[in-house]
Amino acid sequence: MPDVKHFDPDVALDQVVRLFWERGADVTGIAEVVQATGLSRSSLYATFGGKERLQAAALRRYLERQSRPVFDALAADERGLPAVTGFFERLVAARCTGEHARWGCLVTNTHTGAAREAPEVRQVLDAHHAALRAAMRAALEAARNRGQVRPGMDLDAGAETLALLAYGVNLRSRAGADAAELLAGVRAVLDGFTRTEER
Amino acid sequence: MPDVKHFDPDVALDQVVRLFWERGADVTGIAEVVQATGLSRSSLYATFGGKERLQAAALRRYLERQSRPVFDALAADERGLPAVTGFFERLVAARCTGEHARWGCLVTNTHTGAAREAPEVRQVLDAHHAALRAAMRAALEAARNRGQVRPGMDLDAGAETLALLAYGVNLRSRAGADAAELLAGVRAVLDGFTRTEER
DNA sequence: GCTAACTTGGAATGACCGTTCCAAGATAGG
DNA sequence: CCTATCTTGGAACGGTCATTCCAAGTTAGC
Repeated sequence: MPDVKHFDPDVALDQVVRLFWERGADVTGIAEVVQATGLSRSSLYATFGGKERLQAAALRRYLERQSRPVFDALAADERGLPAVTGFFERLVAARCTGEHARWGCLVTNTHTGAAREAPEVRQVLDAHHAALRAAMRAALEAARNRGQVRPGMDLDAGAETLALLAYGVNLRSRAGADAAELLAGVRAVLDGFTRTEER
Repeated sequence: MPDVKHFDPDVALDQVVRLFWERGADVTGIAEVVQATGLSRSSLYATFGGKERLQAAALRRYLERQSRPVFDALAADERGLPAVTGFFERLVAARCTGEHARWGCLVTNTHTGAAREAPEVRQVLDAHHAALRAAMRAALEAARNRGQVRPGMDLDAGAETLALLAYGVNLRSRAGADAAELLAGVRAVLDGFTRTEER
C-alpha cells in the first residue's frame, strides 16, 4: 500500500554521472546533485545512500554504459590493428571535441580522487582496467592471427601497454592536450607493434 | 627595522608538497597544512597567499625538485634505449615501493583536480609535459645515433608515447597497480621501438 | 629604549559540507 | 474511504572550508 517513487532512479543516476564526470566527484556537493537531478535530499539518500555509495553507483553506471560497449566492440572486432587504431581515434575525438570534450574519463579521473581507496570504488577501477586490457588483448590476438603483428610479441604485455596509453590520453585530454599530439603518440606505439616486411 | 620570519619558507613549502602529493591538494584543508608545517594561518597567508597560489607553488617546487632532476639525467644519458628502460624501472619502483609508494606523481594527480584550469597551475602541467617529452626525445635521439631504434621511426611521436605511458604508470600506481604488470607494459613499448636483426 | 615595520597566534567570519529528521503528501490494498 | 506505508520538501544539524582580522609579540635601526 505504500507510495511509489515520483522519479526514475535510472534517469537520476545518469544525470549524476554527467555531473561527476564533468566537474569531478570530489568537488561536487550534494546541493549540486540535488539541483541537477531535481530530487530532494530525502529521495537522494533514500535511493542511493550517502555520497560515497552514490559515487560508486555512478562509477559502475559509467563503466557499463560508456566503457563496456566500446570495450565489447573492440574485443569483437576481427580486423586486428585497424580496430585498435579506430578505438584510439574515436577516443581522442571524444576526449577533445563534442559534448564531452575535456571531461576526460570518469574512471581515469577517479584514480586520483579521494574515493580511490574505498573498496566499492577500487573494485570498479580494477574491473575497468581488466575489461580494457582484455579487449585490447582480444584485438591483438585477432591482429596476430592475421599476421599483422611483429613476431614474438607478448600480447598480454602489449594489451597492458595499450591500456596505460589510454589512461595517458584520458588524463592529458582533461588538461587540454592537443588531439594531434595524442594521436601521434598512439601511432608510434602501433607502428612498433606492426610486422614490417623490409628491414 | 621590521621583524623577520620565524621559519624557513623553503622548508615549509617542501612539507606542503609532501602533504598535497600524498593526500591530494583538493581534499587537504588549510588546517592540515597549518598542522604539518607548524605555521600559523597568518604566516601561511602572508607568505604564500591563498590555497590556489600555495598549490601552484607546491606544484612548481615538485617539478623542480622531483621531476626536473630525473628528466635532466634522462636527457643527458647517452646510452639510448637502456636509459629509457632505466627511467621506467626507477619510476615503477618509486611509485610502488618506498616512502612514496602509491602516492603517484603530484603533477599527474593534479591533471584531474579542481585547480587544473587555473592558469598558474595549467602552466606547470604543460611545462612538465614539455620537459618530459623533451627528455624522452633526447634519449630516443641517442638511441637512434647508436642504431638501437627501428628505421624510419618518428622520434617526436615516440617521445609523446613514452610521456603518455609515464602518465599511465603514475595514474595506475596510485590505485594500487601491480609493479610487474606496469613493467611488462613498458617493456612491450620499448620492444616495439627496438631495431631487430632477423625478421 | 624607543619606534616603525613586520610577524605571529588565535579568534571570528560567512559559506558550504554531508547527513538527519520530521511533518505533510501521495499511493494502493482492503 | 480508510489506513498502513512509503516518498517528499525543506528545515536543521554539527562540522569543516578558505579567508580575514586584530591585538600582542618581535625585530632592527636610531
